[in-house]
Amino acid sequence: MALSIVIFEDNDVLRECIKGMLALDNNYVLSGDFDNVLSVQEKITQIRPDVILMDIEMPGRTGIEAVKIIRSFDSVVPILMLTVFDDSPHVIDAIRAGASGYLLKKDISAKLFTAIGEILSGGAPMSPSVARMVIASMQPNPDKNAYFLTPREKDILGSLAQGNSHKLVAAAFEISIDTVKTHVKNIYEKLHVHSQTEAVSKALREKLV
Amino acid sequence: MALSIVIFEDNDVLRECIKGMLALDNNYVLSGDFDNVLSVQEKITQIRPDVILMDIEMPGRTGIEAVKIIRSFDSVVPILMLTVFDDSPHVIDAIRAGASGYLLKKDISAKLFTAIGEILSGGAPMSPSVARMVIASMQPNPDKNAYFLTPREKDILGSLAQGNSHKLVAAAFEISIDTVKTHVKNIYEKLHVHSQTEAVSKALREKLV
DNA sequence: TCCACACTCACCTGATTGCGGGATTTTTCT
DNA sequence: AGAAAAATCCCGCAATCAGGTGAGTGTGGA
Repeated sequence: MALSIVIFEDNDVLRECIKGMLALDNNYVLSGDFDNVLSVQEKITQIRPDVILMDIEMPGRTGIEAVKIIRSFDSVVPILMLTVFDDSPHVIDAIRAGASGYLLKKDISAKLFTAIGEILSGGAPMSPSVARMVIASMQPNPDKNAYFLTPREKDILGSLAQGNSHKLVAAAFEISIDTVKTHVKNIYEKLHVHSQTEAVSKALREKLV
Repeated sequence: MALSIVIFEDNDVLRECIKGMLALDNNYVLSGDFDNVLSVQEKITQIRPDVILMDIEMPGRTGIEAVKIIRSFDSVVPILMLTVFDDSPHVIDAIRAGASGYLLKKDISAKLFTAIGEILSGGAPMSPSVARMVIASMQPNPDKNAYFLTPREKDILGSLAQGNSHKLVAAAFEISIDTVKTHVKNIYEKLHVHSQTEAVSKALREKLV
C-alpha cells in the first residue's frame, strides 16, 4: 500500500516539482499539498499522513511553529524539514520543535526519496552541513567558553548545577561553607550573573559543565 | 597528496580489515594503527593525522575518554567513532566528548569511505539509528516529561530558568510576588525538588522549557 | 625574593528564598 | 449548575543567599 505524504511549501514551482517527483513513484501518494500552515491541525488530523514535508518560510506562520503545533497532538508522525535555511538557529530550532529530519533544498533532487525511506525506517536524514550543526550544538563551546574559570570554580559550578546548596557543596568538597561562598562570588563576577539560578542556567546552556 | 589516517581498535581482525580497505585506495595512507589509547596524546601530536578512527571499547581506557583527551589539545581534527554500541548513552557521550561522526560497525563496509569524505568536507556522518538518537536527545522528552505542570507553572519555570528572581518573575507576568512563590512551591512538589537551582537544573536537563 | 594567583576561611548586613498555613476568584470540566 | 482545578493573593518565620571586607596559606613564575 502506498505511503501517504503531505507537503507544506509556499513556492509553487517547487511544490509542483515535488508533486511531480512523487507522482512518478507509485510507492507514494500525495494526500495533500498546501502553500501555508494556517489550519495545520485540522489538515493533519483529517489526512493522517505517513510523512509530512515542511518548508520553514511561509506566509502567516512558519514551518517551525507548525511543527510545534503538530507535535502537540501527534508525537510520532515523521516531519521532514525541506528548506533553504542552513543557518544554525533555524536548524536547531526546527529540531528542538520536533522535526525528524532536515534536508536542504539543494539536496532534494538527489536525496528526497532516500530521505523519506530513511525517516520511515527510524533514521534521521540530514544534509551534511546540518548534521554538523546539530553535533556542534551538543558540544561545549570551545571559543568564548573560557570565562577563565579556575578548576575549583568549575567543580563548584558543576556541583551547583546538580542542584546542590552551598551547604551541600561544602560537604561534597569538604571545605567550609564560607569558602564555597567566596568561590560562588568569583564565579558570578566571571559569568556576569547575580544569582545561583542564573549561573547554573548559563552553565547548562553553554555547556560549561 | 594522500590523507593521513590513524585507527584505534582493539579487535585485531577488524583493524587489519580496515587497514586492508585503506590500502586499496591510494587517496589514503594509514599513519598508525593501535589496539589501545594509552598514550593517545603523544601519538596524535607526533603523527598529526587528518582523520582519526576510534573504537569505544578498548582495554585500559575507552575511546570516549580518548576523544576528551584529544579535544583538550586539538579541537579540529575530525574523529569518527567506529563501534558496535548503538545505545543512546554511548552515542550521546561520544558526541558530547567531541566526536565528529559515529558509524556503527555494521555500516563500515558500505559507508566508511563515504563517511571519511563527508567528515572532511564539514559533514557529520552518522548511521541512521545514531542520527535519530542524537535528534531525540535534543527534543523534549514526551513520556515522563509531563510532571503535570500547568501552563502557568511552565511560564514561571521558564522565567526562573532565564535566571530571574521571584521579584522579576512577578514583574514579568504582572502578578504579585506571593503568587510567584505559590507557583514555585507547587512546582517544587511536582518536580520533587527543594530549590530554585534544582528546579532549573532539572528543567534544562529534561528540556521542560 | 617578590608577585600573582588560586584556594582557603571568617564576619556582617540586608535581601531572597523555602515552607507552613489560609483564603478568594477565575477557569475548566462534567 | 456544581465540582474540580488553576490562578491569584496574603502572613510569618527560619534558612539561605548576595555582596562587601578582610586575611592567611601555598604554589609557581619573574
